[in-house]
Amino acid sequence: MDTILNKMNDEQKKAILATEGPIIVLAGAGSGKTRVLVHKVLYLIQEKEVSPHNIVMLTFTNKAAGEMKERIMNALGENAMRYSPPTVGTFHSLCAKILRVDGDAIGISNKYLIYDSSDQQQTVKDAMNLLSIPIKDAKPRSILSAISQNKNQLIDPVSYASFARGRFQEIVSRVYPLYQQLMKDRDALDFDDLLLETIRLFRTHPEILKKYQEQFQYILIDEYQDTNHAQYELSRMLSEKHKNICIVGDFSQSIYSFRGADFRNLKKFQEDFPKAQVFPLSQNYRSTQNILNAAYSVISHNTSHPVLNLWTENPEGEDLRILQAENEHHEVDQIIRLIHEAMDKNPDLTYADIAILYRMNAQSRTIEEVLLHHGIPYVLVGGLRFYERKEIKDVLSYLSYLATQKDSVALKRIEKLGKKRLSYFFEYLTEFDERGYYETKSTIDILDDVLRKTQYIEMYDERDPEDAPRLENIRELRSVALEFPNLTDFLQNVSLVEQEYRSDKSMQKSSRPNAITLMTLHAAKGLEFSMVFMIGMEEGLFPHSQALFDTTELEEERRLCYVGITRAKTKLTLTFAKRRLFFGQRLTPTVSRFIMELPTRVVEKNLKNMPTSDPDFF
DNA sequence: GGTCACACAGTTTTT
DNA sequence: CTGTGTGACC
Repeated sequence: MDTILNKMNDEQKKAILATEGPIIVLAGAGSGKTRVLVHKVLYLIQEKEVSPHNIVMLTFTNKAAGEMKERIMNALGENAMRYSPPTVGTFHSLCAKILRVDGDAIGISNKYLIYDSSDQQQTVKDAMNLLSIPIKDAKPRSILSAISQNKNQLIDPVSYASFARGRFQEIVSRVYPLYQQLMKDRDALDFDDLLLETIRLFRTHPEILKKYQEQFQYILIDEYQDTNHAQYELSRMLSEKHKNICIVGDFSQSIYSFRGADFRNLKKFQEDFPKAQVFPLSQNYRSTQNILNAAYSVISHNTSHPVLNLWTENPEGEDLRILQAENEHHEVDQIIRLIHEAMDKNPDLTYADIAILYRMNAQSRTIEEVLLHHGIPYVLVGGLRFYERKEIKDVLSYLSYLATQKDSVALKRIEKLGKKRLSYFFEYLTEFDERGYYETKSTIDILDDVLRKTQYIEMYDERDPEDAPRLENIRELRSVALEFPNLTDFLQNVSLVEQEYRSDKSMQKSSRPNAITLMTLHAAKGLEFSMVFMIGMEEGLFPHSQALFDTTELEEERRLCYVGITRAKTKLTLTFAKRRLFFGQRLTPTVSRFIMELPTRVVEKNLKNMPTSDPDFF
């Protein structure tokens, strides 16, 4: 342990050695946050002799959880066998497990299904139908997002109705209770419910809360700035007894408020625990000083939250580059030119060291076109997720309906797959019930039965280039099914941990293919690349048009910009176009304010090189 | 029950 | 420009 601690800087050591009571770690970008968290757990286990059973670490994504767990187990090395692993997961996965075990106390069947957003939307539509509210009066998506916001704020349908004002809110107040009723009828919980129902369970059954409080003597929470109110409440409840709670976060990297995250939870924590110890991690190991200066210069324009001033022992590095393009194609052309220039100068630089970041997925199309045209390899991160694919949803619908026979969203889907298939499916359903397959057959056998009986596979042709990947996905689903012999186990896990299957696979293969990474700024959080391009730095695109007149949203965009800048290790280029095709329209945007917020020297130096044909541009 | 044409809207996204 | 969703028609 000593040797591990020796590799840490003073800030990190202090943060690791403090184990008792409430602790706040303000971890700047690239400050070794994951290392600190991992070693804190190791320190608790090895030095403080805390049983891993009594430790819980909560992360923002399953991917992060998997990474943490792996690093902890690896570090324990041969001793790992002596310990049962600590609980590491997301708030949602922890709550899902708690409800599976103890949910029946508040009337939640232990076979409950987890609805994803398309299932949720269908349920909202069903509710609107039953209430005879036409879809043109209110978009189901908007209603769903209002419901979700309420749930995040722990506002139930009854209290919402008491203050709902105006046409839209009035509609929501009618749909919300029915939506909840339909969910209950269908034995389904949405992602928000997982948190909400756990809170309800804890509030109504103190003895169950006590059980978990006693188990989780040490609580560590990552990405605290991205917690919503329900998660804040859960962490408060769980830590109430032992008060050994360590939260890690960075105000400047809060970029998920649009789905309920509230960085003020970080402040609230300080108010709840005025005696909390605070450990800032301000030494950065990733970027050049120039990049950090740029990041600081931009984020300093935010006034609603504190900002860490990062420093590094890394060299000052080269200046940032700002590139003006004629249009969106020219933008990518110039990027390619810069990439090849840099690669000529530095033979060690490969495509895998390079990322192109953008604000919206719609922007990826042009980049792909140009890269394809030049024959440059790339990987696109994001897009349709495994679980959202048609063939996967179809097959899972069959299984969901078999499991509870209450999932009418699934049934609707099954009906759409054809009458013949439907009757074959019902034949199997009868057999399934009569012979008690739920108890006797494993997931994979049931899955194969269904595929065979319904002739689902016959919908696709292996030789058709569009169908082949679908068949491949179904095979992939089969391999997941092998891991979870219990059907309910499988269904609950497949929706919760789906992310891991995709990204792990694509990331593991050769740890990273020799290709440029294309992704949104959001998706880039937590990653790093030697050479980073932030494209489309234009008012209305980034910051996004909907954020231009709202200070709160503008500050969030600025944090997103901060996240983007701090992904770069040595080379950072920001680009914008004078003209851009946007939803079929030619726009003449103005340069993003974030460019103007870079250090004066960077702006002046770059602007000097710009053509002056267009003096009004800035 | 399936296909085609037209209207329409259009961030970010994990759980 | 594109993907989605609806309504008409076979």
